[in-house]
Amino acid sequence: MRIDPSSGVPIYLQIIEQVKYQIATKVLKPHDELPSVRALSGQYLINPNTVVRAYLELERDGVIYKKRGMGTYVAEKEVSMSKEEKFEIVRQMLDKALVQATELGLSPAEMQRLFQKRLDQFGKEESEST
Amino acid sequence: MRIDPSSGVPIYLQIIEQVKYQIATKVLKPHDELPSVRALSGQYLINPNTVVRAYLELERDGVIYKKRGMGTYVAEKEVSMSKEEKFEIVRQMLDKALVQATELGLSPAEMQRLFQKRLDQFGKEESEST
DNA sequence: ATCACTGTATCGGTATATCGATACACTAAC
DNA sequence: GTTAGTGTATCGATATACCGATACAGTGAT
Repeated sequence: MRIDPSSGVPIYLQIIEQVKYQIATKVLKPHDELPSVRALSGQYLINPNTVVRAYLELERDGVIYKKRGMGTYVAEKEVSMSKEEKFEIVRQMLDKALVQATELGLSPAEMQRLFQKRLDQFGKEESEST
Repeated sequence: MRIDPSSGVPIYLQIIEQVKYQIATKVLKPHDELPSVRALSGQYLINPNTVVRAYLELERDGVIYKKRGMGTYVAEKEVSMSKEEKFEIVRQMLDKALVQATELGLSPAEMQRLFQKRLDQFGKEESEST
């Protein structure tokens, strides 16, 4: 995990994004154990509370689950939401990216290529580190 | 323009997004005039300062330009940034959307379709209202 | 019971985000 | 120069975002 307290982005958000990213790219799989609150806070010299906050939000989102005294684990995700609702969420995020891309003067073809490249990264198991 | 002060998202951000979106989708073209500070603040019963703030950020980004006593206009965008830097920005935003989509359990094929649909919207002139 | 590890709860401090009230200054038309 | 429209500047109130110090509580091995 890469956390940079001086990056401007809130630390707890960085943790959340990292975890989500690792799950999405299959680096972390359901029921895998996450670093403990103290382990993370110690490793990056941040406050335990900050880690707690990140884990709390992730739990609220159903991304992870916790067992007191035991540890924190990756959840087996199943979202209770209609397909249409899911689409709407992703649609908005894609739009944001497209607005930005247009603003930067990228051509539709370039956007297309970029998207394709990233999508491929998500499809395959990223076990390049294994 | 659709502004909702009670939506949770900061008003000035909504304004910024709306303007950017309208430019990206060609509803607003370079040198078009934007609503005046008072017009916007009056229409949605928000503080002039809030509009000012939005316009200020848009100007900083080079999206619009202002003439004192005259009005506010859409800029002729040219971004001084390398292709690689531009790609990196968009890449990160696409990744965010893809992480979210994966989290929601969407299949790569679905992501693909969704993206294609949105990209098409940006390509063509959205003069459906004209 | 003790230990060493988990997550939890409560408190507080500081910065900043967000929005508003109000007065100022420029520009063009008359 | 007055008017009616632009954007500008200054000040302040309030909420909350973010992070930290510290003590509490559950779990399993010894």
